Amino acid sequence: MKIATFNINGIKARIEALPAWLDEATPDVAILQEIKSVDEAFPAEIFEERGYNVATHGQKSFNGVAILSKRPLEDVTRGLPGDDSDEQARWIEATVMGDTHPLRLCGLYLPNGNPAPGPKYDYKLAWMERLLKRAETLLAEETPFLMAGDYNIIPQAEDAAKPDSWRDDALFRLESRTAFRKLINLGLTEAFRARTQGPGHYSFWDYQAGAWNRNNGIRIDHFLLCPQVADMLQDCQIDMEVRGRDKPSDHVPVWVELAA
DNA sequence: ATGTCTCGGCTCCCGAGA
Repeated sequence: MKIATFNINGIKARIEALPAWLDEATPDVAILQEIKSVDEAFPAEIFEERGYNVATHGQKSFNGVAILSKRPLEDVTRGLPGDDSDEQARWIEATVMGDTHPLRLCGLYLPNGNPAPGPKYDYKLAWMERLLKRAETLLAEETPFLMAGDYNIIPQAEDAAKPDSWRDDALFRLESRTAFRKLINLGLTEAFRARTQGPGHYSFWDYQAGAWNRNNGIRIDHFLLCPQVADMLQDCQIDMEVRGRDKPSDHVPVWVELAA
């Protein structure tokens, strides 16, 4: 089963580029972030006619996550547990049947957190605490799961072309990386780094300052796999060439191939 | 390089967020 994550930066703006990539990459599941659309306005038909089931959790203007799946989506839940007052649409879960086991899919758009320090950064760290608790719960339930999306975290210096310029940024400051490391230390596997070592692998290039042409990128879109799913990992790749196409998102798709 | 893109208000530009 091929599962991709892709921050599309607006479904309306990506109404041609997203289907084009789906037709070519043919993932079984696409976990999307920043749909920037309310659920009623999401153009589900475009994906349904390609054989995808569609589950969205959107809001007006900002954020918003979705799951497209060729296998039926069951037990869809929306919103990250732990704060009923949180109105930002950043989390969606659904179950798909693998060849042998059910697989719980978690799609996330982790808060950016800038400027740091400040209230937006406090919200990011609090959100990551809730994410840690959700991962602990899923591990305790022993249901195979993965968590995929835009983590807005640069895990290590090698994941940025210019790490020094990110030193005090919410995506890279020590507290952010420590919170991400806590997740890993629960026993989760970061899929890309389980397969590929070394610098120069990025999933985001800013629209500004010719970042793409200078390859001034960062790697912030990740898959975290529970132990059972880590055992099924066959491949993990970044479709970086997508960034060079017409009307691109500032992120590119990252995908895993699972023996499931 | 002060370098871009997206969304929405109620639009013929601007602020906010990234």
